[in-house]
Amino acid sequence: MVISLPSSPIDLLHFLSRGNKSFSSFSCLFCFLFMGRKKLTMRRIENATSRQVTFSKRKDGLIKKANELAVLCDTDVALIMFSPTGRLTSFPFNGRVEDIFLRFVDRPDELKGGPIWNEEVIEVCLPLSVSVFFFCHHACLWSLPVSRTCLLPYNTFILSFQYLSQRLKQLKCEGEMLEKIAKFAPLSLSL
Amino acid sequence: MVISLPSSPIDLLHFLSRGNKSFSSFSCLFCFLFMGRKKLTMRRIENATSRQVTFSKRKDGLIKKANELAVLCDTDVALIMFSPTGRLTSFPFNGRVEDIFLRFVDRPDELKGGPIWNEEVIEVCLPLSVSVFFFCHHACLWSLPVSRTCLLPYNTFILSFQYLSQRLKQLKCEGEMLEKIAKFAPLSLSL
DNA sequence: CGGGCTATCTATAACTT
DNA sequence: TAAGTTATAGATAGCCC
Repeated sequence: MVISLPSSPIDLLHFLSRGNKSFSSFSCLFCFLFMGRKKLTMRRIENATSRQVTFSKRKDGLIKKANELAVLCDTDVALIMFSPTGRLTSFPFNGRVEDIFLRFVDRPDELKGGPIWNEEVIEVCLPLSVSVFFFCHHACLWSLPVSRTCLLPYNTFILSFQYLSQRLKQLKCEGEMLEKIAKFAPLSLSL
Repeated sequence: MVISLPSSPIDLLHFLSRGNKSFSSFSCLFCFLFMGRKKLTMRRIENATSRQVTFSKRKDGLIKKANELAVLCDTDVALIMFSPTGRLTSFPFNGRVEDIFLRFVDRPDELKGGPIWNEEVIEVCLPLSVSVFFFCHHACLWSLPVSRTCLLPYNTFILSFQYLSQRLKQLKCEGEMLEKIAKFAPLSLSL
């Protein structure tokens, strides 16, 4: 077959995109160029090695994207990931995850489950000045005297609560203890 | 110019990639096809509208990526984002962010800043069974009796600490108070 | 097993409506 | 102005070493 060939890439493009029969149109060529290596189905990768490799690559990609979002849009983004083997990676890397998470838990509309105490409980606890934790869902707790979400695992909460109930009556030397605590506290409070 | 044109896309590709002078090689054509619309420089987008639009799109992309990572690699991934206008988006959407964050703060190697109390403080506080918070950085606190990171803002911490120091001596009716607290606690603890 | 390659797939900036 | 389109930039699966 001998035909007149366009003399520039632009002309070639026009030539192809006009749907020349020889190539069954530009889109055919395009399809050919972009025939897929393989598209992953969106489910757990069964092969452990592949899973780890994919995690490693995609983790980096995700961090890059998160960083770009934060920079371009001047926003707060936090990212926490656990590898298939349980290793932790977070973004940002310098500890600001806590700050951003704090903003997260600090949102009233994000306090899931609603309030689980009432006026009377607050009245009891506030003068007591003891931090009392209330369990909600599997890890999310509210604490008093602050109406704020705290995070403790269920076991720890139970332990704390039992401590509180079993030992509170032994508190006869609080003043002395407080002085000791204050000595180690990283703040110069006028106790 | 009249030349012999390849009769299939594959042949065309070979023809072009062999570096035919007329097109100054396949890569030239490729360059032409992929000439950039525009590449963003990685810094804050100054136009507020563009910034918001970009946030919106990239936020969705990031969530998609995070979800893919979680599904493909069977892992825990949490994501917290604040839009330029301060609106919150998180992933996963159902509250498991807290769980994953708990795993994050629960890692000893992630407790930044190092321990700020010693054996004596623990000895003092444990029998006291009061949750004592230690401030570190601007929002990250350690608490006792659990060696675990808790999150409270600075002001709240100061308030709690002052309460603790000023009022602890008034705790004469702990038993009664505890009973009241227990009555409202969402757990059936044998106090 | 981490780093590089590249064919291919995916996300998205600019544009359109 | 939000949703859809397209051209392009960017991410990554499979492979090699």
